[in-house]
Amino acid sequence: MDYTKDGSDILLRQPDFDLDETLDCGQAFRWEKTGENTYSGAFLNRPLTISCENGTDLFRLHNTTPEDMENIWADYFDLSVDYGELKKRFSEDETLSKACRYAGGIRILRQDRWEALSSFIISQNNNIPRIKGIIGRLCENYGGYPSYTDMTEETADTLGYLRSGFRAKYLVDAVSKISRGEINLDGIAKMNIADARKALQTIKGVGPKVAECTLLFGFYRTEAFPVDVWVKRVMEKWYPDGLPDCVKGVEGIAQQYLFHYIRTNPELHDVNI
DNA sequence: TTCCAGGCGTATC
DNA sequence: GATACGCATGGA
Repeated sequence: MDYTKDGSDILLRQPDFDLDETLDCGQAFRWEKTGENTYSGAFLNRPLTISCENGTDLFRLHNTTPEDMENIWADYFDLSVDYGELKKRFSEDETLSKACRYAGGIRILRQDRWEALSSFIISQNNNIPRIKGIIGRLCENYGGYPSYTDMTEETADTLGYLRSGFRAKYLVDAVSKISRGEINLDGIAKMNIADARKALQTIKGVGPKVAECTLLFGFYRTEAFPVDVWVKRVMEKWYPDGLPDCVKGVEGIAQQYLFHYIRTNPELHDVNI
């Protein structure tokens, strides 16, 4: 990791990292673009403003310390993983190769487990701007992203201000199962992927897709492969016989390139051929 | 007005 | 196990 201290900021040199592509690609929902090359957001309740020095691989993490850089942000931004190497691996496959060239600065964010689980419960049959709105209202109400402990008194009625529709009762069930110990997030972290999937899906409102997103973004299980309406189109269009071998073990990372590629590229919205 | 969105629960076969 | 349908909300 290549960084230096600059006054109260940290300057980070980091290839394969684009703020728009990483922070606004539907994996995390509370990063806000606050300037031309600047985003403000948080991991847990530790806020951060990060900006890119105009199209270079130089990033400024405002008002942070080398300790936080080492202990928090390096992990959150997945800086120990060589995405150049991953993209080289993916370039064996024609479609993935294009997706990586289209948006080569995507990284997987290693998010908080509860935030990922609850965020993706909210995400179901929903669109990204509205998901952000609901999560924004939740965080505004709590002064930061609430833990499940913070939410133990909530009911579908008290969550009405979120305007999250039928999803409110699912959040209540998730809070209930976790706070009563029926679901143990630390335990899930240690399970094999099949058991982890099964355990998460005992929560109401958590099916295959939400479980995969929770495992990928909340537990950094890179073999998890979330299939939503967009990735379903990817599979039908380019991978009718399944994923190529070059993604083995990191299916979830490949998924994020493919998801972003098809979702933000209007030319690809024609499903035929 | 109708359709759709990082899906899932339920009923029915 | 597969398939059909309803679901809250809001933007297009």
